[in-house]
Amino acid sequence: MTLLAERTEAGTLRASSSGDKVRLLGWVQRRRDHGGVIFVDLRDRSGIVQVVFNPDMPEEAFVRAERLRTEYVVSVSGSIRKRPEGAENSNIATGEIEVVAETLDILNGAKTPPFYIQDNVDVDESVRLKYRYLDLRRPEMQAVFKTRHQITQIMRNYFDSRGFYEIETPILTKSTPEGARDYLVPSRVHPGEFYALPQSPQIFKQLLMVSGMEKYFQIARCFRDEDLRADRQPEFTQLDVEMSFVEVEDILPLMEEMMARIFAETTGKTVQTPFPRLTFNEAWERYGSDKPDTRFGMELVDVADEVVNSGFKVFTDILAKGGRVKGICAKGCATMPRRELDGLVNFVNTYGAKGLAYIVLAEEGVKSPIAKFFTEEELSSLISRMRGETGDILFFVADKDKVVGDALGHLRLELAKRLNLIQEGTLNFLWVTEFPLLEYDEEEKRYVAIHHPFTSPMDEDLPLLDTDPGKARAKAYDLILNGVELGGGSIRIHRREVQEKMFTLLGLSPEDAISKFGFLLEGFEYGTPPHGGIAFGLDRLVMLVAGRENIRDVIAFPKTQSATCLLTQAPSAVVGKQLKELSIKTHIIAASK
RNA sequence: GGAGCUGUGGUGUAGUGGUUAACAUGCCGGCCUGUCAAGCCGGAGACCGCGGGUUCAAGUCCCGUCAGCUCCGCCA
Repeated sequence: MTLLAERTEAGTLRASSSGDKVRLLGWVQRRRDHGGVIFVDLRDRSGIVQVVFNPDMPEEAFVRAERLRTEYVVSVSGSIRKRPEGAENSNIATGEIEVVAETLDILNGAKTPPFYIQDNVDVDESVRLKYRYLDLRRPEMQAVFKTRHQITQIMRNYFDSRGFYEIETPILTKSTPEGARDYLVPSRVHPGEFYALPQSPQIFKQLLMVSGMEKYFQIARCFRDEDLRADRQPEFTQLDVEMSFVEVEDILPLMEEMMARIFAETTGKTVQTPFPRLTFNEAWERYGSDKPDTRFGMELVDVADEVVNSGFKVFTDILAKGGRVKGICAKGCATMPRRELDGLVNFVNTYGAKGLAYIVLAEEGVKSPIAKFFTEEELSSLISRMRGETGDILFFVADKDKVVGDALGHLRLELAKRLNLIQEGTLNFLWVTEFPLLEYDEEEKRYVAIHHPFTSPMDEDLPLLDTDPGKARAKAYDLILNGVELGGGSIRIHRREVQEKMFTLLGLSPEDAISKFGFLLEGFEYGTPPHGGIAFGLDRLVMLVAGRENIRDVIAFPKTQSATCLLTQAPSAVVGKQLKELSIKTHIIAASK
């Protein structure tokens, strides 16, 4: 029998198997040498068990046990026995028993690791990333990747049982305009030409609908060469789905059930379906966000009609110029120190707000730098509109619509964090629907697609494309969980004349459209079914299921914020021969100061 | 492209401009037969991220730079 064939997992051992002979394979978590008896905590993927080495065992094995050090890889045979009375350890699952060693083989030694292989390790993340293989040995990291595996398995089973095909699409593909910056791969065979890594399988999955695959999914790697954030990596994974002959009402329930299943089978939590829905417009007005966190209130309140006739010129001027004045009511914040208030002013500055007005409803009366601009009646009317009570602070931002929403939306989240308003464990799913189709880009002096250029307008808004394209809404939807955008999708355009109109609006001439998307447009002419789909950020989903705050924690070998890999030192220079084969000469243009 | 925070033995931290840079843990050696963060004794281990500057004197002050993190811009 092979070692592996006779092996028992350490973490599974219980008192019920006392007396059994076992073979353990794993790593030395810790050694406690009492001179006579030696205790070794042996760790494998399943957990930890205490192994006892006694001087009365064969001398050869005991001598080896004295040589053991942290992270040595060992094979131990022995028998399970209940621990002596009083020596049980309730902190570990196997704490009622121990394994009395009979033989010990050191399969491999190990250098002392730079940090403890245990949970909640207090070590700089860059050290963890450099020694990622050790970091991943830690039980909490093992648990994350078990969860990640379970989630993808559930997805595969779910779609398989509903008749979806899992189909792979190219990694080496064509650079297309619109969207994020592409990662490029030089072609050796075609000097001076480049492949692009896919930002998503978008075009291919639509072509698969033209191909008559009808139901497709893929757990697909995507690449975007943009700056990183705590929830953004340059390469990430999407659950990508596309279906033919669908409408919005086919897709959303399908995804709701999948989410419910994922949470039920991984965390045991029940997810209520169907999920609530908000239109984009409502989300923006009430939460200042297209991905509102609905786990707490503190909604934005439009106070334009309360202040429009006041003597406060800052507000009235902005309203006269077509801007907005909105506020939020922070419950119980009246005792917030002045310094913290000033900090919040700086906070909203980040989002373009030039100021943050506030009214403190203190026990001793209203305190506010702006109160003097309002009459007694105006002030009390404003306070009651905001549902302000003694002990609260009212915050106001006046600016362009975009700035007001951004600033107050983020302030709302920041205050919720500081005031601890979010109950742990809550799962608030939310669909945001009826996104605008287009957005006018001041810099490029043209419309750009909010979702992507293949998103279908809502039927009733089709005429708007000719009259007021910025007002047209799309058959697009995003799934939000606890204020995190998990994914989004749309029903696609499948009629050529609509697609052409869309390209025109995006400033693409018919010639441009053909040179950039010709293969797709041509494909669409051969009998394209109505189709639509959705894509989810798998990494973000795993983050939320596993309760992690950082996307790097759910990716086995992630990149740093500057898109490097501390483990492999990628990216790196290559030898001249490689460049020559690619017909590439590098010429580093110094960053301008 | 911009803003902020951090950088001191392997790891985590302390360190009014002034001796030999301190503590914990880990590591090495010794003692020790019921520990589980074992214990006790001893030892090794740092040119304070890097480069300038100010000063009689810099881990400490100034400038620059690099790295990590968080955020803005960016991310259909």
